[in-house]
Amino acid sequence: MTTAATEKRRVILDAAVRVFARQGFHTCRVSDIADEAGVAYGLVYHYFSSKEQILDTLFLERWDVMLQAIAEADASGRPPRQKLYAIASFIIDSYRHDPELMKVIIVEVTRAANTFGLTHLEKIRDAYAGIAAIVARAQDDGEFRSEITPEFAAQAFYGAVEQVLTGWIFDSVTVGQPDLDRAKSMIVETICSGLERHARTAPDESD
Amino acid sequence: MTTAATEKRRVILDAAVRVFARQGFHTCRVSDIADEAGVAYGLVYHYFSSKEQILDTLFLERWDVMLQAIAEADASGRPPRQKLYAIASFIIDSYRHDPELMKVIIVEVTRAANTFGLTHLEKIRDAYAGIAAIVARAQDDGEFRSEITPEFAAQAFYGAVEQVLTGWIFDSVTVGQPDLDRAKSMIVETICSGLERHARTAPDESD
DNA sequence: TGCAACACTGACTGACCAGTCAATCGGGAG
DNA sequence: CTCCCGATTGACTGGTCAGTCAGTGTTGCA
Repeated sequence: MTTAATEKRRVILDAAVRVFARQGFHTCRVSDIADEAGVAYGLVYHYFSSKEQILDTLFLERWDVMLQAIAEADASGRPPRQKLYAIASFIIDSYRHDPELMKVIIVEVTRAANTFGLTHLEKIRDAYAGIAAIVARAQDDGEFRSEITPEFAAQAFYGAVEQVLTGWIFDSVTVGQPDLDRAKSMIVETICSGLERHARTAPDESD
Repeated sequence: MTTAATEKRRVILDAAVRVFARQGFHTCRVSDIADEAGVAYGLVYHYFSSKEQILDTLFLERWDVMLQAIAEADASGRPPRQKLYAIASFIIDSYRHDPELMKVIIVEVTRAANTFGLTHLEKIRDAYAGIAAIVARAQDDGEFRSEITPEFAAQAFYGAVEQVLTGWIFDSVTVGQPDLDRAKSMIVETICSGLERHARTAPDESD
């Protein structure tokens, strides 16, 4: 079953990631994917019913893992700041592990919601909803203040993460592990400090 | 000179906004724009050298106004929170004034940076740089803490604004003035509280 | 050894569409 | 009234490409 046969499917998917990342979904040809994968043109249509379905598959594969990561973060009994850190970590580590795939997902699906993402709007909203749920619970527990709606907080958090990734994607600078770690901290630090109740006195005040 | 003749150019641009917003840049045909504008196909090429140049024009027209708004906010001697509020206000008011144009700019240019936005990457970066400058100055003045780099702060701020707009764009719910105002406050409140030094214990200061 | 059943090939087609261009219109100057 | 030139028209062309399909290789089972 999962022999050389089915693995061709994987080869095509991986080739598609590289081609989509390099040329963009709209600009590339199906023959580019076939060439990159080293298979005949027709084989692509043996495994996938259309060019779009390839992108579809790539997105769903990864997004479902992310939804799971969000759910796990929520389920863990840890403080909200750590939950959000886990999510930021997951997304940024996904980028480190496969920047091309993340580029495709962000540029061609998440942000290209017009043409393509409308199909996946539901899934994308699920992610926001998961993050919002974490915020809502933190508010109930009195750890986050309630002036900011959970839905908005989720958008701000996810927007910040995505914007940072987008910066890396297009600035075409190679980012190292320290950059990734620093980004995680700064995202969580900024957003969570913005969401937490300000009751606690500052660590320092004098200049 | 700015008579009926040159105004046809405007008519075509306005039609293009509607068509791009409805169908997307890649999916629409030049003939769709001509039809929407009520002019002959060929006239589009009398005023513009290509389909892309139309999008180009729309983006630059608006983006330059925004860069100016950012520069003005920076130049005003007001506290950083108010500067950022002015910028968030400008962007959100732009959306209220012409949602279709903002949709086109965000979806087809800013976020579609792969295919198209690379041309405008410089301009887009200018906006981040302007916001970062405001943050940097606030840090020098001791109003914002220095743990967060200005570049990151700018990304988080702009990312939050764009994500909120994107939500409106695709949720296809009509947003009223109160929603817009609430969004402005929440963006500035979240991000600025995250950036400010935590010295103050005050639970309230303005409504 | 034979024969399904499936993997794989790549030339071909039909549709689509950006951009061209030769022809017509219209209005102002002489 | 005539000439000129820019505005305007829309049929046409050349190229592109997603998806099809008829055929060839390969595997594994009886």
